[in-house]
Amino acid sequence: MVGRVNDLSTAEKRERLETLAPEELAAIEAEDDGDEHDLPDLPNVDDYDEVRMRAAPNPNGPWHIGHARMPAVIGRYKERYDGSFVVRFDDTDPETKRPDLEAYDAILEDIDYLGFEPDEVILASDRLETYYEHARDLIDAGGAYTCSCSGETFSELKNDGEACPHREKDRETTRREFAAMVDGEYDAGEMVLRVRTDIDHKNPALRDWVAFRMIDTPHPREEASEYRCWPMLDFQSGVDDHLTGVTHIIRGIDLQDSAKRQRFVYDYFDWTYPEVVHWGHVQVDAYDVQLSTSTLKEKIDAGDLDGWDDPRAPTLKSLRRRGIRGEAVVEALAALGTSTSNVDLSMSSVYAENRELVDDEAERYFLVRDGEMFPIEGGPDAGHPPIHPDHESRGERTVPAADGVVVEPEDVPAEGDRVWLKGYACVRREGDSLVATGDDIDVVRAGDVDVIHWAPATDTVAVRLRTPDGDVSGVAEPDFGATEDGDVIQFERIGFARVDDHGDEESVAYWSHP
RNA sequence: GCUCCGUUGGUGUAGUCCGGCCAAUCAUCUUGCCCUCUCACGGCAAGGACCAGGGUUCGAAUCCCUGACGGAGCACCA
Repeated sequence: MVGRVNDLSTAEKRERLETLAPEELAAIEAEDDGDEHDLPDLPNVDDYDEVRMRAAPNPNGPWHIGHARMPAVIGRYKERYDGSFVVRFDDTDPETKRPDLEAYDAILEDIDYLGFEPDEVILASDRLETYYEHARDLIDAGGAYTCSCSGETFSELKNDGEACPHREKDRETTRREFAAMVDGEYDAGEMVLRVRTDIDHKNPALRDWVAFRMIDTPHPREEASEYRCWPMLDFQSGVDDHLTGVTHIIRGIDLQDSAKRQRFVYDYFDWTYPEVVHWGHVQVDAYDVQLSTSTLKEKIDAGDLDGWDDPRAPTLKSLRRRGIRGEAVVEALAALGTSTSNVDLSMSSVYAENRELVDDEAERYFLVRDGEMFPIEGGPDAGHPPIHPDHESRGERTVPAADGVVVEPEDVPAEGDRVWLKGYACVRREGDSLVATGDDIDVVRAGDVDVIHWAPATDTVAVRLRTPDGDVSGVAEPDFGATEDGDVIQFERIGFARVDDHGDEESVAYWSHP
């Protein structure tokens, strides 16, 4: 009895259980849902009416896998706490981190692919007036001063814990000079607005940091192209977090000092700083290409990659085209947790998650790479392997064999050896032919004969399988031609793949994973 | 140089706050077996870790100290 139950597929077991004991099923599934104990609880959740988080991407290109960590994690927390999150594009550097106008939508698409919908989307470059207002308030509160020191000069003073002469100028002068900054009356480098923190704070990183600077290069967004006085991340982000009601900030360890810097501003305004979680950097194995948007952009421009969705690229667009569901990416990334140490994401865990999602649906087909042709002697005209081994009801395929077959070089039997052509019959190698032996399937069960996949010698579908390691050519059985673009299927003994396009010359499929 | 932070099997993670139930969890991974007309799915089993050394304690992965290793910041980048 137990053996019979074990023979059933998961889906079948579920169906049986549904008829036998619906309550039990509900209990089991509820348990499954509650099984997502990957992420630690957010701190002090009870202190807030609603948990509100934000993703603050710099729109400089489509996302790589590592970028997905933020939406994956805050999306999960949103679900857990019935909270919300805002996507805020921190596009306040028109020059060195110049925004890519196409990246805004590309990033929102990537978030959609992952299965999350932001509750709000805002652009920092729309909010300059807001930042200016707060800067003026900060000046009035004595919390900022304009400074015309060169970066080097100030740095030296700062490292010695010494104030620069501008620190003690009166507020009226600062007000006037800041107004001139906003009006664009200075060139880049001539004047900045500094936050007055603690000039001999033991951590040099926190001493009187820059809040606004002049940038001559116009912002690529037309709406923001007239501004020359731009806030630095720590000021802009700090003000926005408060104004948008963010209760929990999650960010990288590279911004460990940000909270400490921003607290000075918060103190001037008498605001309460949100909860902060810092996490380490993510690396992804299995890719030769570096995980960096700028590196990817260079590779694409140089023609080393076909585009952002090249299967060799570690981007979300690539994974998507390969038929990997956003949900699988989210699962794998959420499982990394939020520790402050750097972590490695292994693609095998993404693959494992995805396999679980697609295996039950994926139809099976044969693809033969670098096939060697053999005439068949004495067998039936066609083989009929099932469309899915766990679901007989889905029917079977028809793979013609009358005109001969092709098999992969590694599978070619030695002279006199037998091999079982899956869904067809047992054959023996006799010279350049494969001769049907009439053996029963028992020879396979006994372990005497290997089962291999195969394709007809004629009337096949030419396939280019695109993989992270490059393209592979082969021929697929005729029924493969009837699949739809976008279907995720399994090439038996090769791996899962997403049907990309059935062209006139050849069909293109993207390899997903084993 | 100054200032922060971290270190549990190949990978990730639980446990560390409030020492004993931890000869350390779960997943992935690898290997073997079973199932199977796929090297998929499923089942079973095995493998593999508390950075090091001191200290406190009846008892330490958990507390303290020292060291090693790793990471981050000290930008008119984000």
